[in-house]
Amino acid sequence: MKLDIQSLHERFGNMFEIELLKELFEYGNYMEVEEGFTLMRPGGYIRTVPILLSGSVKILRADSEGREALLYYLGGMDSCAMSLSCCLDRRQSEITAIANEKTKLIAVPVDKIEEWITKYSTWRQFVFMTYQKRFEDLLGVIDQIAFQKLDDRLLGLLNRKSKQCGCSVFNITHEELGNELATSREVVSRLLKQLERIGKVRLSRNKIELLDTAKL
Amino acid sequence: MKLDIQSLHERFGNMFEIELLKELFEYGNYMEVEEGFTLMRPGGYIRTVPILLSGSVKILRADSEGREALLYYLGGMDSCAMSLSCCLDRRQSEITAIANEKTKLIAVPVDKIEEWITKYSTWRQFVFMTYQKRFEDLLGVIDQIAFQKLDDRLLGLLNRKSKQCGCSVFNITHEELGNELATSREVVSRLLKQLERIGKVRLSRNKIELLDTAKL
DNA sequence: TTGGCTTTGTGACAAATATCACTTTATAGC
DNA sequence: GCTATAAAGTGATATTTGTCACAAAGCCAA
Repeated sequence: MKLDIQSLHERFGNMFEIELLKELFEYGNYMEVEEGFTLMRPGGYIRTVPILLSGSVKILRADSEGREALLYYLGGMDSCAMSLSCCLDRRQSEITAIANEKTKLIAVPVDKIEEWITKYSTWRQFVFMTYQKRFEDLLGVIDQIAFQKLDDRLLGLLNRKSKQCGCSVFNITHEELGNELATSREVVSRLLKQLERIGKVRLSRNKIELLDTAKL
Repeated sequence: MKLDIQSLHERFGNMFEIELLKELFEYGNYMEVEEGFTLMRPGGYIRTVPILLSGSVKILRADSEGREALLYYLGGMDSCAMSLSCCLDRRQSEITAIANEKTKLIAVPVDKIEEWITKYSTWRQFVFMTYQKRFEDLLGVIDQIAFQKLDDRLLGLLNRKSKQCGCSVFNITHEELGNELATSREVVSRLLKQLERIGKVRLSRNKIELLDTAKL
């Protein structure tokens, strides 16, 4: 499948000027990836910055022992400040990026990123906005892990997921949740059971239903 | 005391062009603050972004119950991405900024920040660099609190302080360290005692000496 | 030197989280 | 319907961190 400039225009028309759209179309690399596809691994060099067209991507931080922690989701027309930051510095990736669902995106090469920053004020805006959004996300993560207990963090994560996908039922294992919260599967299982007992979720294999969404 | 453009030039001459320096001089508000001075409180509106000339400032995140966690230090010619972010969005501050020592800085008003971004490419560079630096700092904080245990975090904090001030002796109370690590005074006292027992620090009232600095 | 204040030390617990070693349950594929 | 495998449940126990209550030590100021 190929991208056409018409749909680019529909998506970004009131955000980017037509010249920028043309350049995006010309130099950006259109990709479609399936759920679970790994877009980025720590240590890999980054030469492009992704801009999402549809779907979502989760960005995780990993430590040296293989534990992980969720940083944020990309969705909508988001882009990733980590890649930006790494790109502009020509540094290696320090994060993992995994497609959360079937996702369409444009990969923009580094040199264009920089070129466009001086050339298009709307692009500059976009880059700033990206940094700000991600900055806030990271602050949110810090709030969570510094000040909240695991059960609240777990509930918070489920709520975020719910917002992210617009539904209240997820197909996800306790193992995976454990990863995103940088804890173990058993702990997640136990906490989920607690949450089920007090009526916040309903559990079944590979599936968690978030009740009580009113309290968002 | 007043700032003169000559010293501005000495400090930022190979970073900013002369026109920008003139504007900095004209519109920036020069300040000298003493150790402990609170530059910013959560909830306060931010209309200026600080650029440090000398000294250092620590940036803390606070939760609703008054607990705090250290985010990063500003020093050198640093600026604060939080203020940037808040400023450009006209949002309220979500952090605390406290002078770590006698500190000289220029407070730049919001509208100039934005104006200069389109006007001076060196300023743009500076703003980007600031975002990137702080972004990395936040990632570092996340690594620490997500993956490390308190004793390592404490040691890490002492090491950072050591780098920050260029010396290995600090005048600081356990209480304050507790704040920066978002834990209690007792816990810090105990961990410090442990560290003393294994020869990593030497303790006395209001003072901590970091030994073993070779292992940085 | 004598209080009075701040800082630090510490015992005794409580709570939260991590880890290990299993068992049980669900489900997909034969 | 079986069976292999992934996923989830759970008891026992260890470790880490938090809390409370109070004692001891250092320091300043009258």
